[in-house]
Amino acid sequence: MTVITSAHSPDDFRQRVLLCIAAIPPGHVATYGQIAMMAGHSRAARQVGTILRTLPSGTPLPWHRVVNRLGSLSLTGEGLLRQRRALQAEGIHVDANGRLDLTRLRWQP
DNA sequence: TGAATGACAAATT
DNA sequence: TAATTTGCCATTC
Repeated sequence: MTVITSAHSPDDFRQRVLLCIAAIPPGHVATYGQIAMMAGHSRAARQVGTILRTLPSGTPLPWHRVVNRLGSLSLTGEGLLRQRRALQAEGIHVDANGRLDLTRLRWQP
């Protein structure tokens, strides 16, 4: 029988990240590092971005509510435009530099 | 299997 | 605040 149940496998971390992002309330944002810390790896902020990048199109996950620690969008090209549009649709103002007011919008559970 | 890549963060300058 | 350097680790080649 293949039980395994490695509580710290990369795949498990991925699931935790997805759950944390799904829990971000509309109108608020969280940082990559914040998600990583909630998922159990305070230094895996980069992997959060990697995981989001590998998401299938049409995912119900509010991935646009995840920004970097400066409160700016780390995406480039079309992804940046889509995220900015999705945030504005929730009432979050994003300036021309792709930045928003983290002190006001940061999700604090 | 090993090396390169990257939707980050912290410390330093 | 911005630019550089270093550490981190899942994903890709």
